[in-house]
Amino acid sequence: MTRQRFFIIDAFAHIFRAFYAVKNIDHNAVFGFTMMLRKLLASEDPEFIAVAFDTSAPTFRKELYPEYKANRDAMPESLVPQIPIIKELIEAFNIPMVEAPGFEADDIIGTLAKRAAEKNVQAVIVSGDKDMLQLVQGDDIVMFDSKKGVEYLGESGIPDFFGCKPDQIIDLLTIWGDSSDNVPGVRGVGEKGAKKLLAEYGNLDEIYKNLDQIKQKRYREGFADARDRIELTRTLVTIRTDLELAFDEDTYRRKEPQNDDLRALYERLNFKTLMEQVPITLRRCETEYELLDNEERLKAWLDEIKEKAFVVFDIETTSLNPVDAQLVGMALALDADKAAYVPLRHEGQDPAWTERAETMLKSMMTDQNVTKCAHNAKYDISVLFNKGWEILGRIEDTMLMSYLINPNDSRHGMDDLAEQHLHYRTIHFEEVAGTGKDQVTFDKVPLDKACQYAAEDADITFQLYDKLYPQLKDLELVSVYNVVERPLIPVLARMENAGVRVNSDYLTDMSARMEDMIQGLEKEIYELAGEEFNLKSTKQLGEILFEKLGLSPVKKTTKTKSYSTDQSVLEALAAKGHEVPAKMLDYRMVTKLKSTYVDALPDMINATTGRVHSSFNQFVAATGRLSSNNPNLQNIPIRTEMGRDIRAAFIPREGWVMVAADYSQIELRLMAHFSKDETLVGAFRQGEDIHRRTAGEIMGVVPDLVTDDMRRAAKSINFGLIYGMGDFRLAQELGIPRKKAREYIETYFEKMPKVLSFRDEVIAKAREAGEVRTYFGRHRQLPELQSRNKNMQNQGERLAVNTLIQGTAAEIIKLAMIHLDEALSQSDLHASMLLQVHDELVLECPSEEAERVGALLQETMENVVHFEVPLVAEVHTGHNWKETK
DNA sequence: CCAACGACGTAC
DNA sequence: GACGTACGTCGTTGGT
Repeated sequence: MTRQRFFIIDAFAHIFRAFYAVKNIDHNAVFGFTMMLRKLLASEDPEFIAVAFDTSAPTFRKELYPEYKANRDAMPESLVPQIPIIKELIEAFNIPMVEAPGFEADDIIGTLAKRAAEKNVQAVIVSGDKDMLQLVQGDDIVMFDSKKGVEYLGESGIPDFFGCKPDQIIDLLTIWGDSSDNVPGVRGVGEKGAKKLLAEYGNLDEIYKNLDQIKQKRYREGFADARDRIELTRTLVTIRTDLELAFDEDTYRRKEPQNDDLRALYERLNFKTLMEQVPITLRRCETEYELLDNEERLKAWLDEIKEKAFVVFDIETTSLNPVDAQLVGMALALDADKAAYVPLRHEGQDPAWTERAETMLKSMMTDQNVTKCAHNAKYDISVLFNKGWEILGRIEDTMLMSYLINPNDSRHGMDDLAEQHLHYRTIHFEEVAGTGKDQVTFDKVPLDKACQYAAEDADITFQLYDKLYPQLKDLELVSVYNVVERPLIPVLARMENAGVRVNSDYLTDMSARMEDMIQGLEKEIYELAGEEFNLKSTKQLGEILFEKLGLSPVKKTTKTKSYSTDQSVLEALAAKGHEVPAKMLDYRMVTKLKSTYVDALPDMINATTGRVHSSFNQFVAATGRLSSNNPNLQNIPIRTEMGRDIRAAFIPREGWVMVAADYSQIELRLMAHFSKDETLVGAFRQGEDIHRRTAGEIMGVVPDLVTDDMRRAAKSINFGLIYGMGDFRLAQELGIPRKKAREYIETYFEKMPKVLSFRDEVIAKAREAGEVRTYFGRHRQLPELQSRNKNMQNQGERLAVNTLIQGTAAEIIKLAMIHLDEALSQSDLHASMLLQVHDELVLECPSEEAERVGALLQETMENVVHFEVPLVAEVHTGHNWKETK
């Protein structure tokens, strides 16, 4: 086993180095010092450690020699306030700091090193100062330059620096003097001379004894001249090793950092990346929660809930999928650390109890006057809706709060939030239910474990509510929470529960036909390529195309720098008449449609309901859009004929029809509203074809003379506008020279100047606030605008504009959904909302209601808000989704 | 053997 | 480097 090591760090040497090395940030020396320290701790993992500081008190050297260090400049102004922070930092790292008034850090280091070596601990001096080499002693005391990393400097390395033996260093330094410390040496004797004389005579005393033998007059005179002060110089350059300092193992043993203090410090200093790397000391559950397994205790709780008109709840079930989930139990919380669990269907429970307890819980959950709070309430109420419980009263959701507070974050799960906000490690589901093959459903979990797990979740949800709601208020997000997001929860729950009917036979038939096409294409491509390969491997395809067939590569992939074979590349190659890329385009389309949709959808049909129940996620998109998964029903094909046919597989229930409506050009209309540009506003008010009108403006012709190509170009510009497209991309898209694309964009802004000034204003405001706000008050932080990287900043600018437009459009359709849900429930209609695809709502209803539902749908969508330009929703009815166009 | 990642492609 | 928001499939890679 190697010896234990004691790292002694020269504080100011590293502070100055950090100060000059790190640029462009506040607290640069603190940052640089922190990085050095972290690196050292991580890579060297020392057993003992200390940081040595100089003090401002006059040192014995100054007393002996008033000119000592008199030539030093004052500490740079911006460094001065960083020193106490660095001391705080070292304290947070739990590393002892050593000061010795009257002495310098070097003397502390010298003394501690010697003491440690005496106790058979290797002393490692962390410093770049070569003067320190006088302290080096065999393997007992070595030097370590943190800048160079792992390089140790022991006795054997010394000749490389000084060209002399270790015990000659002090005399060598004496002869040289130290100009940076204002210590005079022997005048006229330089590096070469000093080394030569020491090699010849052994040490300084011998040199003086034999002074008259020295041939060079210059040297003789120099030494004679320095004779009176040479001892003083020797004292000044000699590092002391005799301070009253002991090497005490307990004092200098490395300890765990005070991570909470470190975090607080990093937070204060805005060291974000460092902060993320500090492990949080997490609290664990210490509360014993109440098991409510008899009527009296349950009643006592329900009475208190009724009185407070508030409860946090969390249900436990047998499945993450609400359609399949059986209610196993319900946890309740009324205060921090005050939570309980009601077991309902654990194995072996009395069905009579289940019924009595459910009746009591249902009456509470359907009580209009009780506010209910849950984490991801959509799941809980979906399950309860499926049991026929009409959940009433206000519903709060801590997951929703977290999302609104930081929509850029992807982690809003309770376990994550508990760690983040409460420094608390929750019992994870896997810990009570097992993992992988061994995982059991919650009804098999023993009651005591189930109680602690479930009640803790309710408890934590309560504590998160306490923490997050005030933040929601401070950030002025309560309005968007109450008006848009919170009321949407039950709407989405109903939509997911409804699901959509899918014609499985139709897809099976389609799949077989596609398989034939794929086989044919495969064969053709193999023949053209002269060999068989995996057509689905971009790597293999790239090698075939660009190595074997010798086609010239168009571009490389971003990360792996391999040949790109994406659609645009294949199209470019196909346009030159190459057959393999042309066939590959067909192959790609058919296999994509088949594997992603045609084959996947029938597998997603729920066995119980016979329908597909996609999730509509409210917490994913940073702009406020919904997202859909399992399956994603928001990217069902429409653009190609073959793709569009897939939509015919989505059918209404027997005797019903599909009714769908989509907003026409909602994002461009928002652009018109926000910018108030007369041309854009006018065009929408007149009900003109917006792309035709734009083309007319840009190309300078009357709308009637706009060709299809001109309209296509204008359409690209209109969409690009919303995304912040540049001339490069537009040129690529339209196949025109970049210069021409640039002209188009310039003319666009000349003709519609207010669109440009709107853009500039949004960006300026976002830069000022560090975030962008949508019409209904949702925010999105834009750290990109703070970046020193120009590309990042440009991206931040695009995000600002796009988030305002896309986010507001998302809010409008969310409101339409809320209003429609309300209107339908107030009516005698039987329609249900099935899908939302960003600007489109799809419903099903009995055939005879189609007209009324369509009218209600249109009316609702068009009147969510009244803006500068009308919102237009186009309604279509059909026997399947494909027909609703 | 599986998880993470990259490339690609579908939607608005 | 150049256009925003998502999700799913497949192949590859790299660690267990």
